[in-house]
Amino acid sequence: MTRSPRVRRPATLASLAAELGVSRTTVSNAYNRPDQLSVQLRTRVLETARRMGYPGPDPVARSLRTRQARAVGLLLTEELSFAFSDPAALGFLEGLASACEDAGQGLLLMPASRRDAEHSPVNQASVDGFVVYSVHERDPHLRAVLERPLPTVVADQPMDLPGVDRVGVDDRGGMLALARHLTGLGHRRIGVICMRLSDTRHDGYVDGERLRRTSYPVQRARLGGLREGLAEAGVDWAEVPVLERYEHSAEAGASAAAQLLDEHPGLTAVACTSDVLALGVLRLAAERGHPVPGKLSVAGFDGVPEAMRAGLTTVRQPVHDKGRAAGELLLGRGERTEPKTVILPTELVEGTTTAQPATQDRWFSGL
Amino acid sequence: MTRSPRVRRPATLASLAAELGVSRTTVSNAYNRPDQLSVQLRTRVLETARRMGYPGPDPVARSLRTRQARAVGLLLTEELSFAFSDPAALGFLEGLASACEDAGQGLLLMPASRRDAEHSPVNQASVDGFVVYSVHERDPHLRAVLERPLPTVVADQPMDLPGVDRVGVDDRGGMLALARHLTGLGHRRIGVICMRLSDTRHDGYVDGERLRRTSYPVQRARLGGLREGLAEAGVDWAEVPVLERYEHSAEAGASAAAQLLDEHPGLTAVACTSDVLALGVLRLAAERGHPVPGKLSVAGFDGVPEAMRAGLTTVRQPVHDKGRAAGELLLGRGERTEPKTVILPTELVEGTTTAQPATQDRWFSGL
DNA sequence: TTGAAAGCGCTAACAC
DNA sequence: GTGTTAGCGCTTTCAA
Repeated sequence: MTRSPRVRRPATLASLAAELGVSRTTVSNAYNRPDQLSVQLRTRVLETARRMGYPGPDPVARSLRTRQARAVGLLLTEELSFAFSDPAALGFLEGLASACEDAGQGLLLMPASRRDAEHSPVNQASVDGFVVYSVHERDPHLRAVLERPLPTVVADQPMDLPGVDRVGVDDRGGMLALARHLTGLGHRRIGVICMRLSDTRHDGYVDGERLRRTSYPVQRARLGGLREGLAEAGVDWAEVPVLERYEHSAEAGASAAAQLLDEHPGLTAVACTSDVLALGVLRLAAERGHPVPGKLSVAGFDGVPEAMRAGLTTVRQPVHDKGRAAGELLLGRGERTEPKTVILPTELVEGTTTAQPATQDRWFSGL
Repeated sequence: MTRSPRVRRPATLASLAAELGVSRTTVSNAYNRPDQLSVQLRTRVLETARRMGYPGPDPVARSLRTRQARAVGLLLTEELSFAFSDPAALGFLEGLASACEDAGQGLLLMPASRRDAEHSPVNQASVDGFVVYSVHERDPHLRAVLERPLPTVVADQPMDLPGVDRVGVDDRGGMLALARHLTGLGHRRIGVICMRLSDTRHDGYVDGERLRRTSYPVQRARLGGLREGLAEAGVDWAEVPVLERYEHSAEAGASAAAQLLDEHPGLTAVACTSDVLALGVLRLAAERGHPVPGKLSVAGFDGVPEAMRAGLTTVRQPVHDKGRAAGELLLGRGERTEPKTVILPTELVEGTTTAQPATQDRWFSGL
């Protein structure tokens, strides 16, 4: 396998045309409209191209002319590495990638660092549209996306962006089902661990005000569903400790669980707004020799592979389909002008980490 | 948050300049060289831009002019979804993404479907360089990459591409250490499961000829290391059953293990050229009630998270660093003209899945 | 079937 | 500190 040295673009369409003694149109047609020339002329063009080391029309120049980049830009929260460490984000990415693949489009991962939002990479991205995955509503890169005159699809959040398509899941309904599951088992003293509610760090309890004001509506929806389900069983939300963690990791979940159990020793169940957090709770319970579900029931949200393997009771959301739907929404949007919203269903998965509370607790709560 | 309707590019740098009564250069400078204008003029430009809905210089046009796309193209084997199901590929991707992020470059995932290699997406990609991750040496998309006059870094394979940088790991050394570990424990009857050795499906035993001819040199290196280590202990490679699987999955590993154990009941250990395959072996052993490592020792290669969690004895390769190195090699290559090769070390990790063979076997092998 | 002309939107020299 | 000139490499009418 031989190759030319790495010099700057050795030949252009124009130089090829000159060499061949034909017009640039003809060379262009040889690549883009084979039916517009005789077979033999086309062959001659292509062969000369090979001989001169002409790699075909320059994609950037073509994009400028055709106004198509054949790629989709993806904006993710914070560090790119986040996408690869969060299994739910990963599932989304995989689904989106497969939709792009089917449409012959590339997928451009944009570096959305926190600093330097002034020249956002969004403004450098040669793409035909954007997918925005679950960012803060005031994210500066989101701003930049919305200012570019390109179609955009938001996954999860923010919600209610005027004129923008969105794909999400039934967060509220899923958590409602989970709440009913827990109260149905007899739990009344339930602790909650949730993900960040603001883009500034806050690791601590959440009051009604903070929940109302959060700029992460997915968390609000999940907690809202929980609240509604608990209320149905007569559990007063004001009595439910809700602990927030800024970091989204099993470690954060474990630390929150430690705090929750120390400060509320009577809890019989802990519900988390993500599986990653719930896995941390399981880990802490194991460390403390706290039997699950014997002494403590634990539940999560997402249905990520590791949680399923661990038998976690959780609310499964179709992350892969969500990614596909985002891609299809973006790429399949004929001349549609109305924004579209797609909400995918969620499903309660009863695992082995929830059960009736220990007897004394059930007595205590009046069963 | 208001936004303009999704019409085609409403304003251009030229129209803005006309509106302002200044030259295009001035507007361009307002964005790219703030120090070249007075603060007040710049402010006026930017404000007018906002008013007219001008989103800043078009990235494609800028790329054409500056000859920079600020993005790196990534070519992966087959379906994109492969990258997301293979944990080693995922680790690589994460490392590469972080290197791109640090350099302010986007990462373009290219859809490398098998069909339609004629108009490879590689020819449509607006990028400054390519990273090629572990593909077949005759991959048509690789061909297309090499024809474009852009810097390229290959990860793992193919090896020996003239003029192309490469980053890899010490595959041979890692497997050599693993072989010594196994023979040191007393194993003499060892079965091997490896990944595909050709791009056409072959699920079956591997003879010397097939191994020599493989177009996947990473597999050759790993198996070569194994062979060398076994030879040191007097184990004749011709007596070692090597079973190949086309698919790379735990299921494939399990099916290979079943075949191996059925057809070679005397085996005391199975070494795999990847952790994913080895995890399948563990699963099969569990299904059959075959104690590991009591009755069968199992080892892998890669050191992926799930394998580490399972306590698998394996050869850890620094996948994340490999990805970072690929990115840095591509992005940090000043005026370098000599191709560079980076080989990262591997490390034997003794887990809980290897031990001395059962007594009778040790007697048998002469210890 | 082929060619001439026009421009996609921008930036880099260089002059003023 | 600002403007003029000259393309970057390509595709696309439209006419021959």
